[in-house]
Amino acid sequence: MARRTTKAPTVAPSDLDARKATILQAVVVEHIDTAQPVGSSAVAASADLQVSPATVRSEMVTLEREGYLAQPHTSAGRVPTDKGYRYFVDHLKSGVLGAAQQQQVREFFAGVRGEVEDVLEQTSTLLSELTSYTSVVVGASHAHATILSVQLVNLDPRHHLLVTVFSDGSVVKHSVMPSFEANHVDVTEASRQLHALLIGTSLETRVQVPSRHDHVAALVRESVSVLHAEQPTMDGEQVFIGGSSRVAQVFDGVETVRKVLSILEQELLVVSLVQDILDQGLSVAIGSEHGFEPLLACAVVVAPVMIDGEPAGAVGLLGPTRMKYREAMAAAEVVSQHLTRHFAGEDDRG
Amino acid sequence: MARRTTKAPTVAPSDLDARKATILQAVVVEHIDTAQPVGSSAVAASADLQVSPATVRSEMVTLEREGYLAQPHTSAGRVPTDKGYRYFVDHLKSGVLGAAQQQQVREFFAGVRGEVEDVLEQTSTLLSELTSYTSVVVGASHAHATILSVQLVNLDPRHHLLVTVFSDGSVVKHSVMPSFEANHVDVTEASRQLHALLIGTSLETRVQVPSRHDHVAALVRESVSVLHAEQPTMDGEQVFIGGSSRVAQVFDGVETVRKVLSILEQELLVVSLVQDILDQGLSVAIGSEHGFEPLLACAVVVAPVMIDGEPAGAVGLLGPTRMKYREAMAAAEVVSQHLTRHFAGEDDRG
DNA sequence: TCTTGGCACTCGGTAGAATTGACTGCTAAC
DNA sequence: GTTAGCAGTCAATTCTACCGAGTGCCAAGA
Repeated sequence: MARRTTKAPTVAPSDLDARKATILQAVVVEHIDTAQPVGSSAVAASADLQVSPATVRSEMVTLEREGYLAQPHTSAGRVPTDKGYRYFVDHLKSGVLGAAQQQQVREFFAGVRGEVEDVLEQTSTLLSELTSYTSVVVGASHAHATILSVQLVNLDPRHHLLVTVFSDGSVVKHSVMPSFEANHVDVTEASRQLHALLIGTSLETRVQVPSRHDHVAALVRESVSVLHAEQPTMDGEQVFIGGSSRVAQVFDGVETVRKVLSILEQELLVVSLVQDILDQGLSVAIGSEHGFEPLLACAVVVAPVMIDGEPAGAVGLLGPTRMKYREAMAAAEVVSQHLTRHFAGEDDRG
Repeated sequence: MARRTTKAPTVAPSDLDARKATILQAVVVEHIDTAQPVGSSAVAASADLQVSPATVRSEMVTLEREGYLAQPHTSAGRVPTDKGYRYFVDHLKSGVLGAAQQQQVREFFAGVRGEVEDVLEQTSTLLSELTSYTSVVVGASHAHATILSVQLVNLDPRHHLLVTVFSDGSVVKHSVMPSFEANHVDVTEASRQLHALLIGTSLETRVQVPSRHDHVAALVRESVSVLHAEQPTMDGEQVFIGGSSRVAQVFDGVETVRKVLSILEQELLVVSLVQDILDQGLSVAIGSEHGFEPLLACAVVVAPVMIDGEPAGAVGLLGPTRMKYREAMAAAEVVSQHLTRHFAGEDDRG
């Protein structure tokens, strides 16, 4: 089957002949395992190719020239570059999760219940326990969901709460603080009009607001504007980060740890990071690939979560570039599928 | 005024004579500044007491015997113990915030708006920027708040959403998933009954639920039970943690960083930590004082936030035991006052 | 009785030298 | 194209000596 490769004299650009590929793979595997630069003899011993270290060396020179490997210093072994990891990941046959972990995931999803937010939050913990990396779970924005209920509640004469329930089960509140005092009757009437106006629409639908100058109309206008204002900030997204303490174990160098934590604090950044990767159609972004300078030392594994065939969030794992890709990808994959099924099941049955 | 102390031959237990106090203070100040053990000559030079290093040494021996100081090893200087820091903090005249920081706080509270949650979240960021420590902001539970509105929304025949609005402006949702299919009419009627039943009550109020066997009554029962179930888990509390990346700067030792982050991940733990400290009537807990083994290396500064004279949350700062107590306490103090005023203002005026 | 200078001692930290050993690149032979 | 052999490189380790900050103790002085 694979014998073919030896017959092809010229290989496609950015593709390696069988032996180079084997060597590269051996370096990556070894380095992921030991975190040390790996030398020619280690490769010659580990890989099943029957060649001497000297041969491996000369191949490694080529691999280094082509950018797959790098040398920390002259008398050290080789370390994979981002490009090397990329090749490794692209040619990775998808692995499966260990039996114990499979079991853990099954039990989790069998037992989990509660609000969507709680499920997502617990899922992020699960993912990070599964892999010992930091996990990211991004919930869908409700931009497309339709409004099931909207209600204006009087807190005090100048402070009202607009409570909106969406078809995806999310509930959001917005303060409405008009410049005039509104009495109970006005608020109730505004609430009724908002109901008539907004039920069944989504945040993307433009609605016709009353232009009258009375208090009720003003309340309605302000409510609608405050509700629709939310969209551009992408604020509807929810992010849950699990196992951020893993950052301290998995990266070395205080400064790296600080940078990564600092990024994780900015949840909007994390969302856009995950979104970017998905938009590029990738499932892994390594080092420089995601363009976040502070995350140069990181690799990010993502898997989308679907609801009704629509992308509706994602799960991700963040680790060092020398992370255990196969395990991480398998975990993300499995959890995202379970999550997809979980939400599908919740919609279909009771 | 303070001359008195020299006249008292025997001092109260755990109280130090003036010179020992000065020396202890000098050691604490110096060590907070340099992170190094401080020696007798440094103390003799810095403090304004006109004695030789030898005298300081003999005093330090006493201070060590009494547990205020410790020696990392024989030929090193002294380092304050938790007890030493405690004495220092107890005898600290409260400082004031720097002008620039005062200004920053004022500007923040002048400009901040939005939902309570957003304000608290941003406050936690502010606090951590102010001090370069990790901050904790705990929002009040709405256990005492009364219910302003309650509504059951039909998501699908077996899944309904109970949306409750409290007088403190918080909104919570709970899934109600009965074992039978409920039609729209039933849900609407149940919603109406819940409204009649719960408006004006707080979560502490026991209410009389209908015992009939029809769908509506079942919905009402389940809704009430799911709503009241929330209380014991103390789930109403909200925690916002700001600047967790500071942990990596401020502590040394990966393991310490990991432990601290790991605690911060467990938000319930953080709430109870802050609560414990407040309950003890403290504003600072140092090292072993809070009884959280993983936080042995930490000191926590807290300040309560009041609404209507009732404790309604707290702000806190978490740093190393050698943290800058005066600055941290001043920051927590000022921010908690502003926060108190902010919420008072929001309730009183528009 | 308290304070102080003097002194011997301890011990962590540092700087330098020597050594090790894990690599490499090169070359010449197969 | 492959390989053994060999000289060379360089980080990491170990060892040594040493420095110096800091101590405890003591005996003399106020």
